[in-house]
Amino acid sequence: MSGRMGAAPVRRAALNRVWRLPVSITPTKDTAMLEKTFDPKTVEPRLYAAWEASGAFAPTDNPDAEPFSIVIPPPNVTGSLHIGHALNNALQDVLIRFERMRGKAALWLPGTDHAGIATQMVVERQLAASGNMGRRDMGRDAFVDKVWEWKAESGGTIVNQLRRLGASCDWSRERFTLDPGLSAAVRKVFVQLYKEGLIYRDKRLVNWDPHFQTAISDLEVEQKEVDGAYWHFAYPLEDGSGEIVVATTRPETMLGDTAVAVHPDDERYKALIGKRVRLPIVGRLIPIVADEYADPEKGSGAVKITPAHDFNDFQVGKRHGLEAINILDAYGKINENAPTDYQGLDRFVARKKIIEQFEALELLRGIEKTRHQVPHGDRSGVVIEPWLTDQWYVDAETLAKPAIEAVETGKTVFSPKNWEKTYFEWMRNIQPWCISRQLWWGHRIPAWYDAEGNVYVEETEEAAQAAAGNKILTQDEDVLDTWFSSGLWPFSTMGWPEKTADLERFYPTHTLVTGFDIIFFWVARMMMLGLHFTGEVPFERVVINALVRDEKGQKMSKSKGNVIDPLDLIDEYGCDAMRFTLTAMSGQARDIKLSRQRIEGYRNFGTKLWNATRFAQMNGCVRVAGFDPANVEQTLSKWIRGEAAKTAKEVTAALETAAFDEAAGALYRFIWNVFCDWYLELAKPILNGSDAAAKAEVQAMTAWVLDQCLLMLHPVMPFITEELWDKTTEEGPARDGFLMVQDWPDYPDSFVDLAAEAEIGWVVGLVTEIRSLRAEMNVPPGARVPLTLAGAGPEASDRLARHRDLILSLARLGSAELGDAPTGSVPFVIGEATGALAVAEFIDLAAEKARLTKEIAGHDADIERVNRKLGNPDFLAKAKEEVIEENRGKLADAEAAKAKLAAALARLAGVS
RNA sequence: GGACGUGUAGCUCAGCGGGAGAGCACUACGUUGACAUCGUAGGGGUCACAGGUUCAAUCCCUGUCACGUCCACCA
Repeated sequence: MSGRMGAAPVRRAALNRVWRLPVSITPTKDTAMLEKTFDPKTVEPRLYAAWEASGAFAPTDNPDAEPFSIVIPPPNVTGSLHIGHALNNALQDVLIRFERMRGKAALWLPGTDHAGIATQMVVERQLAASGNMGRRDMGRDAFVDKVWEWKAESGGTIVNQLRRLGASCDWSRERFTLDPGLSAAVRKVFVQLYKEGLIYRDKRLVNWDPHFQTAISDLEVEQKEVDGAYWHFAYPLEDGSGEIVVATTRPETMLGDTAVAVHPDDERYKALIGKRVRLPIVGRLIPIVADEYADPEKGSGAVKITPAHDFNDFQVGKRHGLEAINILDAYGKINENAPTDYQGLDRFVARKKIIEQFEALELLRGIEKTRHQVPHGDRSGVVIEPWLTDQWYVDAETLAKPAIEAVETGKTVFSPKNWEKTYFEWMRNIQPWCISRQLWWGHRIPAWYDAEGNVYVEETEEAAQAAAGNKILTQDEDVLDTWFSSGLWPFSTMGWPEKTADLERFYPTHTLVTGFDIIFFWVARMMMLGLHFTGEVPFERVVINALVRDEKGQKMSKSKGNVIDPLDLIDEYGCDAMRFTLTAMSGQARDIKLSRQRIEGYRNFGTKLWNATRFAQMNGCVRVAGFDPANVEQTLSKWIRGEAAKTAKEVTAALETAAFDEAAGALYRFIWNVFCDWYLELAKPILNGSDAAAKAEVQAMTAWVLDQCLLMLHPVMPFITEELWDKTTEEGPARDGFLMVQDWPDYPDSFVDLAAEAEIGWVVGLVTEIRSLRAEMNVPPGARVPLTLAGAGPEASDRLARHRDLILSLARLGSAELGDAPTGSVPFVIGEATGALAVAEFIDLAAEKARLTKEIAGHDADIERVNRKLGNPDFLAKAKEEVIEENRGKLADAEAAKAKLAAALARLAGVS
């Protein structure tokens, strides 16, 4: 937290606030005043506990309520919250709170994943660190017990961290992938797919992780670029007539070579096809075969074939009926199929030795350094071996077809839609999914073998026994890929295969919020399995959220040390500030570059709202029973009512389409730039004024608008809004429970009053214009400058009269009257009128001339550009009528403004 | 090799056919009170480059360059 990022910007101490109007500070009643600042540390836990205890997280039991459901992407049960979780869950909570307030039966179903390989890895590491015996020594049952212990110990962490995020999950429905119900679902799915022929056992090359001694799926393999080399080896021909040179990046695999392949059309080698070479070191005679896999352009054009240790070679081997000689054991050591002096050597040690021996034999024909991609296990980080074993596979291609179609026909849509391409790309080229893992932590495969090796796939051992005719059976040792069970998550969590009320009501779920990195791992599998087993898509919409990076755009990782812990951020800035930041920055699937500065800014936003509420409280802006914003008299009231209504519409539309950043932006602008910057400032004179009726209305209106702010902001900033809701409950009519269960604002269009909008817009425009002139002309802030308005129509005259006091105070004017500009005044254009500030004694004449000249030049440029456009016959003939009209209007405006300024400049010239 | 995406103000990004925007940063100013966790204003941009379509291009099309991500492959 040290360093520049966290430090508050150094600001010059200033003693006054010139544009802010003083207001009375006497509270109307002697009730407790809002504390000076919001204290998230005490408020957050208190409110969360209160919400949870009230049962507000569960979906309403109102049978008429439309269901809206989300299942959480289950985090690793023993993991802890990182910033990606914070984003993902903040967005889900925004949606759930929004829909709950809209009266839907909103269910956010939480839970955790057993995360097979990740969790087993952690426990194994703990065992090693504490000097205990390894898992193989302690045995399966004891080891699995250890993992359960670890789960019991750490399993609450992530769930409690989700609570700290303010996640309004229905904890009564919390699930874990190894729960009995979910495990039963897994067995049922496995057995059914097996019986349908969609799960099968096969012996083929798999991605083998020698560190964990398990197979992993293609998706769990990461290609990493590393330094390597091509070693060119000469294999002598059997007949002594010469040699053939092959190149390899993996010299040790030559121990398992069973052929050399050349291209059938390669003239250099045509004569050698069918001959044999004697494999050095091993002494085996192996054939030279013709296969199109050999690329004459590459290396020597001849390639060694190791069917047991290379995916391509495996295919070549099949085509030529070659033997697949496995030379590695499960740990990546050379096995008994190799010459004795290699047996037991680690694969990398063996590599060195092979090279040395080739050199000694004078068969090394060259070394070519290169960088190349090498497969690594995404968890273990070690080099993956293609290895020949028996594994269980899912026929993904068959399951993918309906899953592709469901997205094509829009039953499930992705947001942003582009991700559908990624989804299709993978689904259309899908490979068999290897689902067995040689681990102990997970769902054990429901397959049993008899002594003859016959397999019985049933949901229980009893059923398998029955099927086998009471033979002695042993269960398959393997467990299932974690993603197999998480692929069932949307329906297994709701009680499937039982026909439960939840399943009936909340499945298919409405929205899935997740990261693009698990579209293949998880989303695709849920689509396939959901459609196959329920006949329905598991979710109607998939919202893909961004990836959170550090402020430099780097992916966060422990090794880089740039990880930002969301809990630190919550401690430092409060949960709401972090949530607002993540929401505001979650543009359509872009990366989020998170900086503390940004969070600080949004923390300030919360403080702004807090202070606005204090202001309201100090000025007797108390909610009034029966107050109806539809029936207000003051222009100011009508205007802010319309602004609130427009904002509600904007925020609603944004949240409906998961445009979180737009929702946050609309809220920020309304609360800060409209409500605080203008409305409250404009209200001050009325609150301080003598018109009791107007004052009473504005007080009630202010309290009402504040309520609307709290309602609309609640989904994004739940804590501060709930706290303010509570604090403002002390006065005025009683409230009906928590903010989180109030109705979402939905106003009639009639709340927008165009006349009020125009009028306040005019006042705001006038004040802004004067402020900017004063700043530009360096008029001292304290100077009470007189304003004259010439050429004002009846409407403008009227507005000036009506809002004179307001304009005087907000623009720090001495007077504001209709009339001609006095000599030496500074002119500006406001609508049809010309305003003039009598600042003669303050202004620098030359500076003012320069300003006018610059402004006139600006208008000239506009006039010229628009004239050119309007003088173009093609434009007049082809452009839309409204565009032409718009340009004519622009031209007229610019010319009028220029004329006024030119006249002023002439007058000024006359003065000097 | 394939796919997707991104190049707009110092930084982070919005806009996406008809007058270049926001937040932060920066600069100037700030005679007592909701808020210094502030206010008011200001400077700053050939909208990556080159062609094309169009009456009109930051926006659409093509190409180039740069960057990012994913997938596949490389004896």
